[in-house]
This record gives sequence, structure tokens and C-alpha cells, in this order.
Amino acid sequence: MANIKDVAKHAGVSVATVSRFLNKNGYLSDDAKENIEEAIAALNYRPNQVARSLSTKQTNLIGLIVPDITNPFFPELARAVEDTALAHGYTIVLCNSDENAEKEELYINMLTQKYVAGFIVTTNLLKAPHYEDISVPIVALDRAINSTIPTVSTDNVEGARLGTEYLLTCGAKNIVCMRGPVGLGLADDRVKGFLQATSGEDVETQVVECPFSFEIAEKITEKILLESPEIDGIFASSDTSAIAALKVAQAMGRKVPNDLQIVGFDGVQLGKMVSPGLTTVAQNIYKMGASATKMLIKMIEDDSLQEKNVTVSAELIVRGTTRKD
Amino acid sequence: MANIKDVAKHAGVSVATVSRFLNKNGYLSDDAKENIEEAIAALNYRPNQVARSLSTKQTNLIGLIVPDITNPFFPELARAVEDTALAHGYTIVLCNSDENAEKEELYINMLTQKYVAGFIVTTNLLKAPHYEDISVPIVALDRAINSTIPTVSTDNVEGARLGTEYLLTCGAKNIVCMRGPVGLGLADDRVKGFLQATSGEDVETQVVECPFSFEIAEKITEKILLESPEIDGIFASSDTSAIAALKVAQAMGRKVPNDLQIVGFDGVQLGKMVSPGLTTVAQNIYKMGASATKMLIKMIEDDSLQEKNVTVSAELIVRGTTRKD
DNA sequence: TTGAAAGCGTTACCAA
DNA sequence: TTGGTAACGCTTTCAA
Repeated sequence: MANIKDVAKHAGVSVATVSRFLNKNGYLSDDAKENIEEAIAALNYRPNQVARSLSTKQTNLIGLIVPDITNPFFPELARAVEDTALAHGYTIVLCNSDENAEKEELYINMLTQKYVAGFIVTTNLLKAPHYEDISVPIVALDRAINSTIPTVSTDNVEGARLGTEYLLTCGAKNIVCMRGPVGLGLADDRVKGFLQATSGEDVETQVVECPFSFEIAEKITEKILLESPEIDGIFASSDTSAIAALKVAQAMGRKVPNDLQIVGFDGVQLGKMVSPGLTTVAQNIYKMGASATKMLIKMIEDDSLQEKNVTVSAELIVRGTTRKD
Repeated sequence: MANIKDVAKHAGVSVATVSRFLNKNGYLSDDAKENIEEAIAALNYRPNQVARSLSTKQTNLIGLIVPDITNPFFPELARAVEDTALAHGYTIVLCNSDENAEKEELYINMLTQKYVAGFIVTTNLLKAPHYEDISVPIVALDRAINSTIPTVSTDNVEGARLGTEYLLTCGAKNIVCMRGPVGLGLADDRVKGFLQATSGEDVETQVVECPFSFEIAEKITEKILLESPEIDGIFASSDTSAIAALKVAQAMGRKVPNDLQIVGFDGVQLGKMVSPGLTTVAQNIYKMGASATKMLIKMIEDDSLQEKNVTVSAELIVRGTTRKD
């Protein structure tokens, strides 16, 4: 592969001039410009990014840290991040952390050694020490705000209130809230919204904890439905648990939405594939990913940022697991 | 951040010696070793990968090109690739190609300029010119074999035969095969398997083309079911279309599996979330991703490869969309 | 407007 | 066993 020296020689100018041309900075005569353009074309020259990085201490690599790309929420997010990054000339490195601090740290170290330009992170370990001394920009997505790290997230309280109120409107009188892990900020917020919506209303409620795992959610739903057959509404803190609940309920012979109504949270594609389609509080996943990426790139390139925290609003999508008379 | 020079100074040796230590090649006295270890610890030194790459013309970056990470098949694959890569010290760059030759080419160029170590590719554009002159190792996954490029894939003919035969065993007499795009190797193979299983049997069959898109599959299923209400079995060429078919059938009041039985292909997680659970010909997605990655790494590091084509066998998973009396 | 040359942090060859 | 040093391909300062 041709290098900058070859181009310089071919164009009859110095390496420095070619470099200036490449980076569009510094002065350049039209003559030189033309010769260089021709040389580049003739030699099919492409700048060596590694050499460039070594010199500038910068790459166009963005590390995307997610718990598990296999969880239906993250592919949609990753897609948005990737699209946006590509449009700005950045490239993303996929890191599955399994919410495991050591893996996160390992990745952060590996990428730091590569002069990664920045990180987009979805984790609830954001206060962990390994995030303290990262020297490149970070944007947090979806989870836990650490006061110093810019974050984009959904208004979870508001969203949960919205979803729960709709369940109420549909006549549910005996509602269980399948909440996410205690201590996980977004899960706590969703419970808060649920509680706000139900307090003072003429309904029975209960809250049970349920991780974002399909299998476990199935078990928990079965237990609930067995113990409290009077349940006629479920507000689930994630689409995954909502869909698990739907499946179990149907297997137990409950008619959804006639006997039992279900509202999920997330707005994952999966929600429209099950039947009946899942009514859910949809986060604007694509927008979240895109915003986070734009923010990060701004930080990388400008080192400035207007608003450190952006919240994207959630929207109720009504499908078949609820019925309004 | 400390560099190799600092370490050398601290350890009282030359940079060359430190380099030898780092790469575990060349001779080294125990004395030197000790001093260097101490220096590294003291300075918290981490080698600069960019400088290293510039010198060696090698990175530990692997480009993973998939059509769309949002398609449920690919997150599982990506996970396997990432796990395996990480275990070997490699890092993966995610590229969504949308099956678009220009995007693929763009990515290939961007990564080539970074000294990417190799590519794992899922595409049906493998014969496209931009794959001709790639200088780094490539492994193709799941799709189209180009004679020169090592490939890991499922035995699609065999898998489809397996699935179709099971449908027959379950008593389906009037079967439609929702095949994937014509010309796409794996889709053609699956039809072949379907045809093998049904030929000579006492069943009515028809084959309709259907892309791997949920929405379109819904439309097509509706049309089929309306036009041919006598259909009592569907063999779908992907889980996505199978699940679309399931949803539509249920919406049209067909009882699955009583009136209509469905078998999918892929073995995506989604299959166990719908109800009834989807009977499907499961590819061992994780194994495919892991094998491809191991093969690629072998090519990168040894430049040798025993078997250029590995095929992973598919397995029938029986769930609720079929009934055996 | 241009070019020489000193880095950037490693590796690897060659001598010692 | 060790160290000096050229080389990897680019950027950037400084002088011309």
C-alpha cells in the first residue's frame, strides 16, 4: 500500500504538504493541491489510521458497553449508535459486560490502550472506581446518573405513570407491578410511577421484584397468578417480563386481555410479534442511542456540551393486551 | 501515561530489553526480568497498542459484518463471536451492512486502514468485488460459500428435511413452505430439504417466497390463509416468518396447533417467548459464531487452517406449534 | 506557501 | 544477554 511519502514523491511536493492537504489545514497552492489529488488517485492512497492515531493520540473508535446484546433492548440501541457513529466517521467496538465490573474494566483498559475516542455505557456500575479515572469522554445511557457523567435516559417515572394509568382506565382493579431489580435506578423510578398512579385510586396493588430475565419472570408470574387468582392487571417493568407473563397466563388458561390485562415497558420490537400484541410504554430507543452518540461525538470533537442530561419521553403504544370498552 | 522508555529507565535497562520482556521473545536475564516487572508495576505501565500496531502492522481488532443486528438471529451470533474473541484477546467492531455493498465496502476500507486483523462476514454479497482484494483473513458465516473463503454454516438441506418430516409425522396434509429470498443460498437449500421431504408423500404442497421481515411475512401469511384455507401446516424458512405466521393465524381465528401447525427455522430465543412456543429447526447459533471466530483467529495467528468448511448440524426443537398424537 | 525534521511508542535487526 | 537505532506512517512546529 502506498504511503504518504509515495504520494509526496509522485506529486513532487513534501510529505508535510500532503499532510496539510489531507487534513485541510494550513496553506496550499492550487498547483500543489492538484498534483496531490492526482497522485492520490494514481496510487489509490488511503491514509494509515494507525500512524495517524499514534501521532494525534486519537482514534475514531467508540466503545459501546452493554450488559448483553442478546437482551432485546440492546440491539435496537446498538443499531442507533452504530448508524449515528458511522455517519460521523466513527466506528463502534461492541462490549458485552454482563454487568460485571471486571469485564468492564478489562474492556476499558483494552480500549484505552488503543486510544479509543470515547465510551457509551449502559451499566449500573457507573460509580465503580474504574469509571473515575477514564481520560476520554463518556456518555451514560438508560441507567444511573453519576452527577459528572452526561446521561440520556427516559423519564421512567412519567412513563410508568402513563402505563399504569392506562391500565386503570381499562378497568383493572387488582394490579400487580412486576418491578425490576431493587436498587437499579430505572427500576426504582418505574415503581415510583406505578405507585403515583395507583395511590388514592380504588384498586388493590402489590409489587413483586422480578429481574429482566424471561425464564425467571415466567416462574414469578406463575407463582403470582396461582397465589392471587384475582389479579386482573399486570404492569411489568420491562417488555421481557411482560411477555413472559403473557405466555404463562395464556398457558394457565387466562384470557388476555379479557381476564387479565398486561402493560409492558420498553417498546421492544418483540412486543408486536406476540399475540395479542403487547401494550407497552415505549422508550424511543433509537432516539436515545442516536442522541447519546451525538453527545459523545460533540464531547470528543468540541470538548463542550450544552446540556449534560437529556431525557427522552416515553410513549404509550396500545396493542392487544389491554382492552378499552 | 508511562511509556516503554520510562520503564526502561526505571528498570535500568534498554527499551529493547523491555520490549523483549513484553513480547516474551529473545533472551532475558532473571535480573532484568525482575527489574522490569517491578518498574511496570511501579509505573502502572500499559503498552500502547497503537504504537505496537504501527510497528507490527497488526491489531487485535476483528470486523464483524452483519446485515442488521436488529434481526434476532444476529445478536446471538454477535454474542458468541464477542465472547470467543475476548477470550483470545481480540475485540470486535460491529458493522451493520444492510446487505448493502457500498456500506460493506466502506467498512472494509475503514477497517483496513486500521490494520484490522480479520473479518467475520454474514452477507450474500460475498462474490462482490470488494471481497476479492482483501489482504486479511475472512471467514464467512451462515451464508454463501465462495470457494476460496472458509465458511461455517448449518446443513440447511438436512435441517429443512428434518423439520418438514416432523410436520408430516404430525399429520399435516396441506403444507405451504414460506421460503426465503430466491437466490439466497441458504434459502434455496431449505426449500430443497422441504421438497425432498415432501416428494412422494401423500400431501399437497406449495412454496411461496417471503423475505426475512416480520411485517411482510404477516401480509403474505394472511394472503395464503385467505386463499387456501385448507392449509394445515406451514414450514417457514425462518423463525421470524414462522412467528409472523403464528400471529396472523391466531388473529384469523385459526387454532395453532389444532387447525394449523407451524415449524420455523433458526432457533432464535424469540421462539420460546411466543405462545404456543415455536417448534423449530434450531441452528446452533452460538456454536457457529464461536467456531467462525476460532477459525479466523487461527488464520490470523497461524496462517493455516485444517478444514476450510465446517457445517454445524441443526436440531429439531419441539414446542407447541405442532402436535403429535 | 513550502519543506526539514522531530516526535508519537513500539518492534526488531544487528553489533557488541 | 543486552543495547543502539532504524523503521513503522503520519502530524506539526519552525524556519525559510
